[in-house]
Amino acid sequence: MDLVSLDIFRTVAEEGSVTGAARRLDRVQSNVTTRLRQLEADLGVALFSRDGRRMTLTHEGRVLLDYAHRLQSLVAEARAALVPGTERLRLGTMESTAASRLPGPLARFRAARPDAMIELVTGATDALVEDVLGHRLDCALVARPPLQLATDDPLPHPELAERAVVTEELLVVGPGGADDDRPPAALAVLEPGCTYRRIAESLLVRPAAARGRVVRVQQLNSYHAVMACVAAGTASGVMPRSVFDLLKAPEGVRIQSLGPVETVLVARRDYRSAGFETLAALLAGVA
Amino acid sequence: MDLVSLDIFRTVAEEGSVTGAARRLDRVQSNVTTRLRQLEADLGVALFSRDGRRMTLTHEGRVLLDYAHRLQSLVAEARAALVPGTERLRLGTMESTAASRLPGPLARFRAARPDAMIELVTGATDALVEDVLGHRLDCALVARPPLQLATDDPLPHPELAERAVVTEELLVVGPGGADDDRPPAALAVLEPGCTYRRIAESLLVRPAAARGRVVRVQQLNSYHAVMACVAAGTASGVMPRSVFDLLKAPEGVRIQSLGPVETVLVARRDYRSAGFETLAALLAGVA
DNA sequence: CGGTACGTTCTCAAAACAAGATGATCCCGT
DNA sequence: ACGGGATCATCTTGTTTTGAGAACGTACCG
Repeated sequence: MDLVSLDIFRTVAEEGSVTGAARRLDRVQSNVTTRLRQLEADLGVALFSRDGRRMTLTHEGRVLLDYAHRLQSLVAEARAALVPGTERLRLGTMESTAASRLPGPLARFRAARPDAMIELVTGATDALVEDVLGHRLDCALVARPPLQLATDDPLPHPELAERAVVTEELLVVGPGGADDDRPPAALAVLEPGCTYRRIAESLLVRPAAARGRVVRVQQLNSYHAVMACVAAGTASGVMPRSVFDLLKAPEGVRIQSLGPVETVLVARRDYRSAGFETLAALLAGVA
Repeated sequence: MDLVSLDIFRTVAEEGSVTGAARRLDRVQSNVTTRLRQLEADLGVALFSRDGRRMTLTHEGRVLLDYAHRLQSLVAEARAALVPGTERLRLGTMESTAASRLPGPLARFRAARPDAMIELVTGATDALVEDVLGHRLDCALVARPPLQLATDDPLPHPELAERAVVTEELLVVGPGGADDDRPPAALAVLEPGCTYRRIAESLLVRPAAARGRVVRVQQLNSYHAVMACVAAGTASGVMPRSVFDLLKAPEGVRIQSLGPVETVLVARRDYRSAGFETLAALLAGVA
């Protein structure tokens, strides 16, 4: 059982395919097959069940996969402890947090740990949580809806640990002009899987639909685009106040609060690293 | 950084010598040297400082040594989780505990975990603690003297976790006949490093010496031999009551209590394993 | 029923590795 | 001061391990 074999095994498990793993590993496919079989022979255990052409993990395979991840991260930690500049922290974040809250702490992190590399990825809550669970991210800043709002959110999750970072106030930003209190005719939001979008849909779109009124949902790629829509009067936008404060809002927009939404830093329960602790400490200090 | 290299590194670190490590690993010396240099080149860090012929760990070496141990035990844990019969628990114990308290729990352990192998080693407290710290034992049952007795005991130790198992009453067993209360003329004890011996010396020998009276200390190899000495009237023996109850004491011996001594199960703080938890639970149930 | 995608097996060349021989250095006792 | 003994580093050589490539078998799909 060497570390290379475990890495190959891990990749096959994630890809669910020898061929796919070979592509990702830049190895020839026959090699991946062989190393896998060697590993199984060494352990005396079948790691995959080959039903037809599908490769699915056996129970033992799932057990080993967990250890493979733990071993790999322990190796990475050892390297990081010995060789400065080796440490990297894969941080996922929502678009909104990246824009409003993150620049300060990131700059302070860079000052505190110039040797550690942060790899930043933005995405929706769902995708980020998925990536953390799949070991593709070390941690992520995501929104956690208020508990009483029973959405189908990925949080809390038994494998993840959460640390509160900041509480955002979620806003609906409506075009100026007609100042009624009725729900907007259209809602400009980001991608699906975004917690803010889910909250807005649950609080505005679904109740309206229940009363027979359809609220159109328009999907955009950035908060700038959302705000542009608002300016154009096309739709109301959904965003936290911290982002709203950042953008040049057109004259006379009306804002309505959807209540507080907590932003939390999530990571796998067993994940530890010096960089992560540093970042967590810096983020805890965000007002 | 592969696991084999780490094992070689670990052995060199423990032996303090490439040649010694080569002997222990059944490899030629040149091979050990080469793998070590490769590892250093791979990490870009000197792991040993070669002053003359002595190999001493650098700071980085000490850091890596810690990770090497953790990686190795994680690998062992993975193997144990996958292949039944792979798990082994290296347990050290004092002679006295092995005789009186251990047989029951060991039998129950064997019933609960027939696949796990316990490797039993007996020795004095000092040696056992040393072995646990040096990763040569996973855990050990040792005596922990009462706190107010400021002996130079190895416990408590910052790197070790302790779990209370049972409290023994330490006895001085004197030959029958002359029934005075004076300290005995000679004391039959086990090897140095034995906590019981240290306590007896601190409570009996040193105070007597302070009053100008010499108590001879005779070292023996087993409690049977100690009891034989007592029977012969040569010396008083030191042993916990549980051992005394086990041995056929000659008629008319006088016993005197030296007070309670706790027996604790010690292991390195970071040590975890299924077998260890099982054993610890079984030992906690010892009356 | 043939095409396609996939995993396995085999062969061969290249890379990694262990062993042995040799050399350099240091320590120690004479 | 000098030589023996022990140590670690380096070099060379034979062996083992590994990875690429091609052939083969097999399930799935239209």
